[in-house]
Amino acid sequence: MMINQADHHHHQQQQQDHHDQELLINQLYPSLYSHALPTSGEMRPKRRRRKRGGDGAVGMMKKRKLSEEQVNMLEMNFGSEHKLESERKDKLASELGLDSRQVAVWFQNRRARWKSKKLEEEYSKLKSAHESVIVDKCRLEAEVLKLQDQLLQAKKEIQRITEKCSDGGMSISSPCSSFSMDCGSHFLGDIVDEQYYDNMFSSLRDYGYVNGVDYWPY
Amino acid sequence: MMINQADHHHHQQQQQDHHDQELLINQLYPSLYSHALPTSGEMRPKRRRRKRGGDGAVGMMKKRKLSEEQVNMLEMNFGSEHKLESERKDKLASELGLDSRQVAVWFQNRRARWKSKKLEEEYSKLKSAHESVIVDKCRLEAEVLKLQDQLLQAKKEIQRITEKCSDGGMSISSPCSSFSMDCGSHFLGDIVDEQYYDNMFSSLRDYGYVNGVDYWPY
DNA sequence: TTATAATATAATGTG
DNA sequence: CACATTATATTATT
Repeated sequence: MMINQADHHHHQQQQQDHHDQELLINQLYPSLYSHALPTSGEMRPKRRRRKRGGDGAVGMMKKRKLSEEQVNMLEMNFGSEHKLESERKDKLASELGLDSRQVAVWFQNRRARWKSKKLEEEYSKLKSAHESVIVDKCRLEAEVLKLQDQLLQAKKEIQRITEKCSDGGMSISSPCSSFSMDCGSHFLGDIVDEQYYDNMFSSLRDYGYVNGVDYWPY
Repeated sequence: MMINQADHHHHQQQQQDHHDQELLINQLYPSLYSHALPTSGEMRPKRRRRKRGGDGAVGMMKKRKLSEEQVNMLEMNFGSEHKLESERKDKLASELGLDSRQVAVWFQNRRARWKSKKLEEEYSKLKSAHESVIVDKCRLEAEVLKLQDQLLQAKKEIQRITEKCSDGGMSISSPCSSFSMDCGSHFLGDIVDEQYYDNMFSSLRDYGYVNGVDYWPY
């Protein structure tokens, strides 16, 4: 039964061994994992697996697990407040028949769990948002290209018309004051700078952005 | 020492009680948390409280923590392969003086840790990518507005010029075939559909996208 | 010094 | 084994 480092010849039995250890410990220190099942939900009709020996024989399974009612109560309290003032802690502990240390630990673990669950949620939200924005970006890029082309055509048109009716009356009236006539280079000189222009059409890059390095986050 | 539901009068001592329990358990099952402290870092100079009994007396520190060397070895193995074939497991266990179950458990926990660490990393990558794309989107929206305005001005210009030199020569040559003259409504009819046009300028919405619900992920 | 929040990690339990 | 849960230990904070 001893699990020593010289003693590795029982791989199929290790779980068993631990179970036995626990049973023994519980016999010697029956209050170690007390819980005492004050509530009803313990003698479940749904008998959990009783891999041999079972609960009745040695007396008292270890009961690491909290009862459903205990958990419900804890969840209620966690729902209303994630922090646990020691007053509330003691109250809960005696109501549930738990060690107040267990209550504290439960809350600590619950906060940790909450944090990682939240992270997962945020991740999937963010992912949807990201994908959606990427779609928008692609559309906008297409839109920009299209508008640029239309503008180019318009300018050519203007040039053509202007040349065609080449009278001296090139006097353009007021609303066109800020309209530039250089069709060749960037039309977007005033809002957009050079560097931006280089990076603007890059949606395709972003698609594989998250699938980069990983595999050994150490 | 009894921690029962009838017994809540020792909140200040519970930690101590647990400590004692561990010491006793180690006496009874000295190999349970063996480890044999092969490395240096175990005898912390910072002795924790030893209100009686203390650690030295019984022999064997409680220390269920794995030694640094054991962890290093495990990490090495984890690095080369996250899964653990039982052959490797046994080999590792005997090399490290650990129960082979402990090795298995370590790998299971390590995989879980790895998974959540990876999630965190992916999240922050995705977040940066998202923010960056949002910036792009804003720029593109501005760009689209600007181009639309320029195009509008160009069309007005064309109209003006056309009216000004109102000869019969409205013959527009080839390159302008697809150029539509309707300045009022959407310029973007062919690539973009109505619904898209409604949703296109929505960058500001996306900023608060991830900070929505949370607070009770139940 | 004490208590506790946050975190890491070990161990257990279940499917 | 994955995954969730319970527990222990350490560190930082107050």
